[in-house]
Amino acid sequence: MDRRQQKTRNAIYDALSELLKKKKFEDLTVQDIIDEANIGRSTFYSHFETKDQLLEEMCREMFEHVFLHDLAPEAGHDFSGGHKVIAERLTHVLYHISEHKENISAILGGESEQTFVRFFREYLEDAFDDVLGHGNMKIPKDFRKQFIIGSFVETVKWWITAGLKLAPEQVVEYYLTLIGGGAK
Amino acid sequence: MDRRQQKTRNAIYDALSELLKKKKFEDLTVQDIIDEANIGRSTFYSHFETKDQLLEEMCREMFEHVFLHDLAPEAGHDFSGGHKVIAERLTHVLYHISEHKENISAILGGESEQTFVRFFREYLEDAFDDVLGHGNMKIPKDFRKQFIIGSFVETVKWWITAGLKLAPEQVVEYYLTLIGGGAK
DNA sequence: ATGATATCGAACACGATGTTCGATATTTTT
DNA sequence: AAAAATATCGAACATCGTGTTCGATATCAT
Repeated sequence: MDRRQQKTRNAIYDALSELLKKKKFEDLTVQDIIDEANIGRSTFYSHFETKDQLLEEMCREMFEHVFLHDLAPEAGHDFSGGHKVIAERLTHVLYHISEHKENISAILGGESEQTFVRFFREYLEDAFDDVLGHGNMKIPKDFRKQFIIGSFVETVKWWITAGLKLAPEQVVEYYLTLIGGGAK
Repeated sequence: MDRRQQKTRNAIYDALSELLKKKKFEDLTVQDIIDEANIGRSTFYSHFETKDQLLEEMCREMFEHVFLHDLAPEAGHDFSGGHKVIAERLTHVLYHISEHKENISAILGGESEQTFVRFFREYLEDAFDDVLGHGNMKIPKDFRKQFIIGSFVETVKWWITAGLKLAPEQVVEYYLTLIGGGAK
């Protein structure tokens, strides 16, 4: 990739990151980003079709980083073993997420939260796949899935919004405790 | 209230309801609503400041209807008693919600979902207040609260998106089962 | 060195928003 | 029934953000 493109891309990402400290994403204009990034107008549009696409790509990059090494479930685990693996995996995810806390905190609370959550759920689906087999079979699988994933997203939102004061291990324990009764 | 205002207001609500069958809320323009409602442009703006305010007021009206008669918890209940009351109350809520399924289905899935959910949570806070005292005290109350409410919202979203095929009693049972382990 | 490609940025067309205001219609009050 | 109050109408307008275009300029790859 051309160095110029790489520079521009970084400038845009940095600008967005910086601006998110002051304003909600939905209140930013493309012009704001252009000015902060110090690039030409048409340059921005040669990289991203819209402001929202920029946000999506930023989210995708974040989650690709967060989930990169934590997806593959270890084979041959029974019920309790699987349970432990899941705890470790979720803890990993939280640790990675905390590395992006600046951006994520800024995104949560506003309307762009929806974009963030959409990606988060998408990536979580894989991570939870192997836990679902063990559930309460009287309850529809797609409901259990939505419940488990949705609850985890809620948990993370709470954790981040409250300022990431708890240790990831603690948060995961809370989560597994509350979810433990019916979903395991 | 002046009859003319009442008429206009209804025309706007009906127009929105009608248009939501064809388009997502965020894709509607004020002009669309004006045309469908067959009113003058300035008339719309004399009733609502923005399109979003219209959606908010519509949500408020819906939830005021949904929650109107189901809020007051019956006094003097112990643990299990309180649990039963909550089930009945939630079932009630679901029945009321299904009366608005047309509009709600249209709102869910798009960006306007966030507005809907925000109101829903707000109204649910009161409904869940008396259940929270019984929870696992090792887990922060605000987390348990967000978890319980968030899970119920997820449940309702799942129920509606899947086409309201299950009976409200059934849905509540599923919900209480999944949540039962840690939150009761 | 040279051809390819990225950036610049002013200018433009477009669409939606929200306001204004005088004319008209309807309702409420007396 | 007349008068006063108030709501609606709708064309016109100012504003703002978007996304595109294009020729000039700068940077990169080979």
